[in-house]
Amino acid sequence: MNLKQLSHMLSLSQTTVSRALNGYPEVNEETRRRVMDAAKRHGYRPNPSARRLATGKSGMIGYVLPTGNAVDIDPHFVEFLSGLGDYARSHELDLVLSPADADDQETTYRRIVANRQVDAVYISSPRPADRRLALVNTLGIPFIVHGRSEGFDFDYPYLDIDNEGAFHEAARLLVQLGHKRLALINGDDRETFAIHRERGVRRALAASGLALGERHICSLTMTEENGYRAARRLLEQSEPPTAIVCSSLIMALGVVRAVRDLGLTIPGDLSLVAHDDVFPWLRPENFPVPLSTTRSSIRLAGARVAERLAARISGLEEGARGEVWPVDLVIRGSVGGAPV
Amino acid sequence: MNLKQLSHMLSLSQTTVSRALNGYPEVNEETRRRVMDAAKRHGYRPNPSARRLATGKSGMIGYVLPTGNAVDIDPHFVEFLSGLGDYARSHELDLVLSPADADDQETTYRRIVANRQVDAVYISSPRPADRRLALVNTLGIPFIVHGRSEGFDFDYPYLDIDNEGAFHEAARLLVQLGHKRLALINGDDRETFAIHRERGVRRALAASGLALGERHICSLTMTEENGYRAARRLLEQSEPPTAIVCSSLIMALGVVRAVRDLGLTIPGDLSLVAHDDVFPWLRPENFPVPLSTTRSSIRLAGARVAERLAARISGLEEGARGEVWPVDLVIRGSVGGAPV
DNA sequence: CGAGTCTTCCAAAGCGCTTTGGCTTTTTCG
DNA sequence: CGAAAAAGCCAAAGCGCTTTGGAAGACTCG
Repeated sequence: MNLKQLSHMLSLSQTTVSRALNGYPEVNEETRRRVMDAAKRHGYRPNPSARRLATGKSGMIGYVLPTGNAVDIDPHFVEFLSGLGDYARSHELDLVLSPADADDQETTYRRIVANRQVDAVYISSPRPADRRLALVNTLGIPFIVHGRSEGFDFDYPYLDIDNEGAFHEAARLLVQLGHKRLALINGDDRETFAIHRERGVRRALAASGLALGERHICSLTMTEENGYRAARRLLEQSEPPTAIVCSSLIMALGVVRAVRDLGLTIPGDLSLVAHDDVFPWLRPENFPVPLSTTRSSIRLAGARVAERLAARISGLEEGARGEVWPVDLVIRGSVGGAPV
Repeated sequence: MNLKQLSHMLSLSQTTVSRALNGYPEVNEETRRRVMDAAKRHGYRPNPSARRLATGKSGMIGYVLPTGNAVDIDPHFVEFLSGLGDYARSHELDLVLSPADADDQETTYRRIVANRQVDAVYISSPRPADRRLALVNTLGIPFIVHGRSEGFDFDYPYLDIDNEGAFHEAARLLVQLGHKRLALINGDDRETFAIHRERGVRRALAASGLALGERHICSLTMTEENGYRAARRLLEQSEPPTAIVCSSLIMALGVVRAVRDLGLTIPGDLSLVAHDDVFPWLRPENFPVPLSTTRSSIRLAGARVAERLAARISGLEEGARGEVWPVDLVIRGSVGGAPV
């Protein structure tokens, strides 16, 4: 059933039927109803390929997926996707993942924009002065950044959580509990979120005249193994930290293992706070000692990004509005006073 | 730069240029070279929307993503995606994720097929007599199942690992080590993989005159928490198992925690084997006691599925060939003789 | 050498939608 | 009441590609 047939059986022109269906004003309400009715009754659905060719709109949002042999997709991606999908579903938006060589994403961005494959894109895990931002900004496709970049002379729309604030709060709590030697096990510090987190910790320490020593900061991709290694390195120093702030629950698993291996206890010898993106399959309250966390649902972020993307596509949202979500600090058993 | 312009500057018809570019035989090699050259020089790329409207081919593969408030996307998905993307990238294939109400995926399948949005789809986590299979089979779109279903009177193309064989081997090993009371912590037993795994364990036990008691089998979604709960339930019985085979590394985390909480040791009191899909961020050799596993890279499976999907699209692969990958049994410290 | 066969190319007809420009009718209002 | 404005509809021109049905010219071969 295509437009031609439908308009034929209604004895109307394709123009009118098309307009009726798409809510244009220059059609009699009575007629519109008739059209709508017939369309529904016959299960007419406009062919997206045709519509797309005619309008240039695809009804899809895009994501350039960095791939490569040594490239791992962040496990957070799944949760973000859950949220995104949740919203997208209710709006019949599809998501196009365009795999790209991690070292040359530009080609892919250019391709999907030139081909008008998607109406908007989102960018995740941005770095300072991230080239992808500059690129999509000049390419002129609607986009939203999940996270933030830095060092641009233009504004851009983003959704981020208050990483600095969260880690500031976490560190401040620990300082208040008497900890003098704090350490930070961070994610890849080429990414902005990690920079912000470090900044938060430093600021909290500075407020009490403390500092984050060079030896008290690690920045690694977020695996259990790296959490373990970092913790070992930190805790086997001559002046080990008495508290650690950690960028991910997965790394925290490794930290806990290291603490055990060294015969230490939490929170007796070490206080631990980690950031929790809220995975359904790994919950901080189920750690051997319930883990204090800075918590922010990455899933909700996904839904919100989808929502804003849709708004930008339809022109409801304009400009470069940045949105920063506060982060909860959830205190559980893994923090305590500094050992004497 | 479109076909019209290109053919104009070459003083050729659109027909000829199109044919030259698409490798049709009825064009002079000399001409073809000229065309190819000009196309490359001017960076001509056929507009996919137009091509799509004309041919009905989209150059994309599809996946219907079950979503919903209470629906979690399997964390394995990311790794599978890595592999899929890896292959897809080198072939300029994009992946379309169509979010669907988890309880009504049929509508979405029908939509993407009717709209010819994708050239092929893959289906994951199939159940016995999975309706999605019957559906795509009748809809006539090329597809591949990652995993297997059961109970159909038609064959279908799939890629699966030898779950039964893997768990058979694991259980057999434990039996050989003298274990009489085995337990299985399985994934959702509505899915075929879980059924196969259970079958494997039962077969190994039966071979030695043993059985898998009703009380020695749990089947739950694969979270750390569920692993913990299952392990507690199993180990606090009057006749607790001396060995556990577990369907996922994430659940195994919970098992290990439960064992600790109960003051037991691995492998002294309990031997443990888990299935490892090979996550970069959680490795069995890094468990407190290195974990024995049945191992199969889900990432490689993703790449292979993409490869076969591409082959089916281009007509290189036909028929309903099933492909079953063997699974490695990797023995590490977490297994030992049965306690006396 | 002329009929038949290849080779090589082309004009034009789709694919199914949106949108422009215009043409009737009807309504409005001084 | 008549001119101007508004409402409602339509034919046809795209969007940019593929593909059908020829046609012209070059080759083959009895």
